[in-house]
This record gives sequence, C-alpha cells and structure tokens, in this order.
Amino acid sequence: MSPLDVTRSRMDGLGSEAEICINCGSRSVGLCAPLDAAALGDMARATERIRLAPREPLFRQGEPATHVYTLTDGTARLTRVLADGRQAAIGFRFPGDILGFTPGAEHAFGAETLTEATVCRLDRKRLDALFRRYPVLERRFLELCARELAATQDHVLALGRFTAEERCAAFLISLVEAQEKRGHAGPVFRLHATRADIGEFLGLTLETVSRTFSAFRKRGLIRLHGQSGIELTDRDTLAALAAGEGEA
Amino acid sequence: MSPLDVTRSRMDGLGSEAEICINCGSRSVGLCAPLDAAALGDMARATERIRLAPREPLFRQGEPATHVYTLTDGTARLTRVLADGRQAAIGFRFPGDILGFTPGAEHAFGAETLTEATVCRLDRKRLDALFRRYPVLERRFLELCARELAATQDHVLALGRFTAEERCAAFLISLVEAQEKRGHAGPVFRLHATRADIGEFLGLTLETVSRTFSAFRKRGLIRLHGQSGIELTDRDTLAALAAGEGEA
DNA sequence: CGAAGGTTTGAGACTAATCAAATAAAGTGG
DNA sequence: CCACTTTATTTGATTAGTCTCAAACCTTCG
Repeated sequence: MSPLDVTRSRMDGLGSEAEICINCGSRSVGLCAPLDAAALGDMARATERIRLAPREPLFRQGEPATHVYTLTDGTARLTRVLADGRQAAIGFRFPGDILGFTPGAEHAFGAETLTEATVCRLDRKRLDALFRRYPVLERRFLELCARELAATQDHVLALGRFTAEERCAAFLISLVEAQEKRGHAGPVFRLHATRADIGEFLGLTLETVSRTFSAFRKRGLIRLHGQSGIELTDRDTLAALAAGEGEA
Repeated sequence: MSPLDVTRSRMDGLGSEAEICINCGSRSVGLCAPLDAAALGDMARATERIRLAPREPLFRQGEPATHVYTLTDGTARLTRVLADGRQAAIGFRFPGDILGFTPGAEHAFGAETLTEATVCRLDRKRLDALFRRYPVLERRFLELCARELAATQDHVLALGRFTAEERCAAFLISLVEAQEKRGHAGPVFRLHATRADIGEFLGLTLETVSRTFSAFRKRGLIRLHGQSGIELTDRDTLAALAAGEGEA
C-alpha cells in the first residue's frame, strides 16, 4: 500500500466494481450491497445522468451540497482553496468513486473534471430519506469518510516528510495501483492532469514535477507517451523510492 | 477561522462544553444532546475513567480499536507512522475531544499524552450497541469524521503551500482559538509539546520552529514563558502572516 | 500550417535542513 | 535548597533541495 494513495478513499474492499453507477443502484456495488431490492429501486429512481466537458466544475467549495455524485466515466480532481486564493488539489477521482458527499450543508471542497466525464447524481434530500429508511447506508458513508480521512492523513505525511522524488514516485505507484484495481491493466496510464495539476497535489511546482519525471525517464524508471501517457518500466525501483529507500 | 486549525475536529458548534466527559453521558455535550435520559444512562454505565502519565500512549496505530475515549483533562497528540519508520504528528487534542473512534477494526493512527491526563473510555461493543439503538448517534460520528477530514485537508494545504513562518503563525493562532473556545482565556497558553513535536506537526525541523518563534519574539509578536508557555502579544500581525499577508 | 497551451531545461536565488556547539530549563538526589 | 544531570532550546555556519524567472521546445487542435 503506497503511503501517498490518491485512491484509497474509493469503495475498494467494499465489493465495488468500477464503471458501475453506485447511485443507480446496482447491487454489485459496495454502497448498495446491504440494501434489499426495494431500496435499490428507491435509489435508482432518484438519480439522473449528466455529461461534463473537460475542466468543468461539478461543484464548488462553499456551494450548498444539493447532490451526491458517482463518477461513471472520466477523471476528476478535488481542490480546496483558502481565503487568500491559494489552492491545492487534494485528490483525483476515477470511475466508481463517490463525489460530493458531506454531512454538512455546504461542500468543503470543489470538484472539476479533467477529461470528458459522466456522472450520476442523487438528490441530497432523497439520500437523507434513504438514510432514514436504511440506516445501514449511513454506516457505509461513515466508512467512506474514515477511509478518506486516512488517505488524507497519509498525504499530510507525504507533504511534510517526503522529498520531491519520493512524492513523485509514490504518486505514480498509487496511480498504477488505482488503475489495476479498476481492471484497466494496460501498461500506459493516462491521467489527464497537467504538470501543474500534479504539482498542486504534491506541493511542488510544475517545473519540479517535470524535472523529477525527466530524471525518472533518464534512469529508465518510466516512459512518457505524449503529454498525458505514463508507463512504469521499473516499478520496483519506484516503489523503493516511494518508501524512502533512495539510499539504503 | 485559521487555515491550520489543530482543533477544528472537536465538537465545537455541537453544543459541547470543555471538561465534561462525553462518554459519561452529560446532556450538555454535543454527542449526547440528541439522546434521551435512558440512552444517557446506557452510556454512563458503560464508561470507565483512566489516568495517564505524560508521554503515555492511549492506543497505537494498528492496534484493535477496542475503545473510544474522551479526553477530560490534559493534552494529547495524534501520530501516524509509515512502514519505514518516518512519522508525523497529525493533530493535538484537548479536554472535551473524542479520541480513537473509527468504523474500522484497527486504529489508523496512534495517540499519546503530552501531559498528565484523564480519559473516559467506552467499550467499542457497547458503542456499537448504542448505535443500533440510537441511530442518530451514528450521524454525530459521521459529522465528527467529516469535520476532521476538512481540518486534515487544510493541513495538507498548509504543508504544501505555506512557508515556515506562515505555518508557525497559523499554528499559534489555532492554539489560542482552541483555548478560547474552551473558556481558558488567560494570556499565556501552555501546550506541553516540544519544538520537535511542533515540527513534526508542521513538517519542519525543531531548529526551524525555534528560529521562527525567536523571530516572532524579536518582532514583539509573542512572548515565551518558560519552555511551554506562549503568549501572543500581537495577534493581528500573526493572523495576517498566517493568511499569507507577509508582504502585502 | 499556425496558434495556443503544455513541457522541458537552464541559471540563479532563497528557504529550510543539517551539523555542531552553547545556553537555558526542568528534574533528581543529596 | 543547591549542585548535578538530563533534556530542551537557541543560535551559528554550511549545504542541499526546491522555487523563481526565463527561454526554447513539443503537442494538440483549429
């Protein structure tokens, strides 16, 4: 398990399968697993599908949290901003991930697409009604939140303690692991994030990300395919770097 | 609201009062507010009080999460460690805060006291039984978890984007705000954390923390009283520094 | 093909880490 | 209560790592 896991917060281990809309109520998805057929019907009736263009916001920080989303296709990033305008990416999300759930009234962070994307959204009021009817569902969201908290804490460790090289290596490893969990096992991974996006997530400048990737390439650890394609050619060494074994 | 808030995750705004044991079931505490008298009795009967020495662990990362704790006296810090031994402090906790709740089977981080402390602990099995009986309680823990997540995300921002000076200023502001919320409004705040503890939380070395505090002292922003006493003498300037207005 | 946006690479500046030593505070035993 | 020990803090000098500013080079797309 990589210490810098961009995807730990999805429903892994809860029986999920990528590409299936959780909101739409498929039984094979973790969130819905404990629900009976009637409950699934309730959920499915309340959802709607939305297509989004690249770099289009799903919701912004501070907006009323009117819906919960499931990303069914494409990738998205989550960002948090401060009053003075500085911002950071706090995660990337992939098909199967749930976005925008919060027990509060407003979104604590924003979400925007990186690619063309499809989401399935469920009205918050209906979700609350489902909570009342099926309390076990609330437990699922609590588990999801705790998982996200653990991932964010690891991100704190990474930003506070890792060098640029370690952060980049851990990031690449976590991306490939995320890809594998989703069954997309091709050698080339396409995250449609710019170097600036990645830098915002890793607490680095885009130049440092670029330099570090170039160094990896020259050492034969990765191969770049166009702007957004990345292939890990020496995963073991990258994993060792990510674990702080650069010298040892 | 400071961006680097060590205490956002406590039950502020949910009607809590410091120094009252949540596990013990006082009605004036947020967690228990939605419960009726019978439920409070259920909770109170299931708790036990424990005294701890300074630097004594409450629980360690990876241990089975057998209990949930309320800190009733003293201060504690939370730490997360990586496989390679590197670790970071992920927060400080004060009287009234809840510690060690997780929906998973094991603690995702460790907690240890900084001072002599008293905690009140509730057996996890009994808590689960209470959840079944009073589902509204589970919603409280979800809110708590979401609050903690937001605080941790802000910490990510701070570590990724703030200079040493900004981190130290934000940290001091958040400590004083925490103190005020608890009603301990004296001018001198005592966190019993060493410079090394603070550095572990802020992603800095102990020398950098010391140098930054010294610089604040020379500029008349703070006054130090012994090793652990800190007094903010120019809070506005510190708040401006914390908000990234060092130059502007 | 040209334009726009993204990436790579370089040079220099600056922040914070490291290594090291001196000072101050807290704890201990006489 | 004092001297001694231990632990924590402060300060200094140097180094390493990352940022900033700048320019050239790719990619992608119209």
